[in-house]
Amino acid sequence: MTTQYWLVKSEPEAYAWADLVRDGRTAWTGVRNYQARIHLNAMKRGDRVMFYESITTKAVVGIAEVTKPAFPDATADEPGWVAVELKSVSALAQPVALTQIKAEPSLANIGLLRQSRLSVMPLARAEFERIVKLAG
DNA sequence: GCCAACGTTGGC
DNA sequence: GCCAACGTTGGC
Repeated sequence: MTTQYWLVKSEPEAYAWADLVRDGRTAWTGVRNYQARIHLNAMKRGDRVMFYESITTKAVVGIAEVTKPAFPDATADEPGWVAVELKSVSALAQPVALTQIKAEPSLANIGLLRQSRLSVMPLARAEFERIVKLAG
């Protein structure tokens, strides 16, 4: 199975990239949106995940990896919600700001711009690589 | 702090 | 099943 690419968003006050670096691995819990859940369920071990910090940072700051596919989210009040386990892989050399992403024609279709409220979304391989390149 | 986008809820 | 009201997210 080929590696797939994803982007997850987090408010840094809730859980920042630095927290993932500190923790090494974390259960990505708290997703309560059906479309995001579909994406969580589609994640496989080894998939690459870009970590976007919203609100204050507004930039992609690091790359994580799926270390455990979807399992029940223990923080949910109702059954059916899932989490995955992520581990930090590497920080980007430079954060890639939302403004840079908006300014990049080849990224015009990424979910981050098209569906600004979605917190878990797929990325095309080319989009993933483009953002890595923008990071320098 | 404001507001647009969008998801959810509840009355009908 | 429709739609108005409301809540949340997140950029600005």
